Amino acid sequence: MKDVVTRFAPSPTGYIHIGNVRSAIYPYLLARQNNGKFILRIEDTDRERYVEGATELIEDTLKWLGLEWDEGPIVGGDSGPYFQSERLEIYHDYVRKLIKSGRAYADPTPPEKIDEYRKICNEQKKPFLYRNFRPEKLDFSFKEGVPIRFLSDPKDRKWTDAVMGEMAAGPETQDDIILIKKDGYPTYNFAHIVDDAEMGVTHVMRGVEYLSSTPNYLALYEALGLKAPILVSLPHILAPTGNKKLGKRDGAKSVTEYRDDGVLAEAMLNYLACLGWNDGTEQEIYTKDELIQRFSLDRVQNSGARYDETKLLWMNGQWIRRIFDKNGAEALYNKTEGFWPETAKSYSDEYRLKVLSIIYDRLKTLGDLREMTGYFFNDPEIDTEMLKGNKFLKKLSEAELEDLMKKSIAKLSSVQDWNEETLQDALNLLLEETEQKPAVLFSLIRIAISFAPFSPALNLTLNVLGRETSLARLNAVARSI
RNA sequence: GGCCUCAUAGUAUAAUGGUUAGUACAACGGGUUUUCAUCCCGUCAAUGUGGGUUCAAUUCCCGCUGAGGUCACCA
Repeated sequence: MKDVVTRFAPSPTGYIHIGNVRSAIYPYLLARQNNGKFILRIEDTDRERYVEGATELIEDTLKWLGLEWDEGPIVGGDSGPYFQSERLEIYHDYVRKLIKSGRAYADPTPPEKIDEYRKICNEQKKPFLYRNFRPEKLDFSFKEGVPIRFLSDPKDRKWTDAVMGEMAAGPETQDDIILIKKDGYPTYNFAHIVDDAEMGVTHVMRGVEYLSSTPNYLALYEALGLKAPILVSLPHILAPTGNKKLGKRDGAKSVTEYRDDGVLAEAMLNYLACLGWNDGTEQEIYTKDELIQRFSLDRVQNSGARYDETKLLWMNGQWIRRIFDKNGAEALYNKTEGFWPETAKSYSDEYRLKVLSIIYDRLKTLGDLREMTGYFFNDPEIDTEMLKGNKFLKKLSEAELEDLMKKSIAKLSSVQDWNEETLQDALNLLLEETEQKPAVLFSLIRIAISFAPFSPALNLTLNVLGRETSLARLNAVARSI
């Protein structure tokens, strides 16, 4: 495919959440796959819903996911401006053309009157079409303060949707929609058509909710003498419960909130891209480059897909391990800043890297570091209940417990060259000498040095903690039981 | 209410006329010298419903049911 131009065109009314970020991902993938252009356009024509700072939030989200845009805010481009509020002249020019050709008219009918018409139709259980109520004498002029309506040309329309397939709609689906609002700003219905044409957009991807308005858009393209772009309807992402699309009202978290919780951009992109799309193979983990290579519109699912955070978290764990194993411990470590417990601050990068290296395969998110690594950075509070109540240790008498502690301390103290192997050897020897089961002996030492519900393999934990700290903790515990 | 869309296990999906309906997440069970995880093995689990077409239907057609969307001077 040549000269693919796609766009993501959000309105700055808040953050980007899981439910709507896919309409940025797919256009991005398609553009990259075809060496095309990906445009970011801000649709800020509703001045009442405008939220300060929302544009930055959107940019932030896109950057984090690695969806760099070729034209748009910050980077600029040849077909700017990229804020609709700065393109008013363009819309007015287009609407003047329509007025000139008798396809748009100024409509002074007050909203209250329109509501009345609508009410009548509703009572008669008939669909409301404004064109059945439009003024007898049409005013073909462009004035400030008066909404401009499209003079519709209702008829049977057919089109192809790249995801939904062959579509058809009758005249009842088309109406005299508002093009320019009273305040001089265009409606979405009009503005996006003008902009997509002006910016050379070849694929318009958006949620399925726009499917019903497509006949109106087709009529507009026709009246404007424009060739309609390829239309792509993206099915909704459903909330975890119920059957509604995922939205902020369902508590849909912002994409960046996941970043702050320690979800990797790689995992987020991977999960979202594969929610409602697959390449027909059984592959689950895709890099961004693989997604760019494999993505295809005809394999986008045409029914809604439920958002499943559990699977996202699973995928994040996969990515954490993949980055560590393939790119190295440092590659993963570089992503962990800000996720360590407060107490980790005074420790060196080397030490934290060692901790990460033995605990990374237990992480679902980087945020887990905070909960899971505390005992590496400061001495845990001694909790004799936890020790004595342990399911393996509660069978032992106090005397046996004390004896085991003593022997453990003695054995570990005798380790000359403190490392993973020597520690494992010592532990194995201790096992033989005490004739204890690993479940008992290891639980004792493990709990005594960590007082945590779980920790990495014992020899690894002891090794990272170091000789001094390990023995000090064991001695402290021995004294208090 | 009109119009439109959708329908495979709990979830995400594979299989577009012929398979014991595959895979992954979840759940459950087991294994890897403690724990929690990783990893490995296994178990459970699906074509909404009724008609057609066909030798054969998850797949094609129609009805039904269910779910969703839309009918704004919001996008």
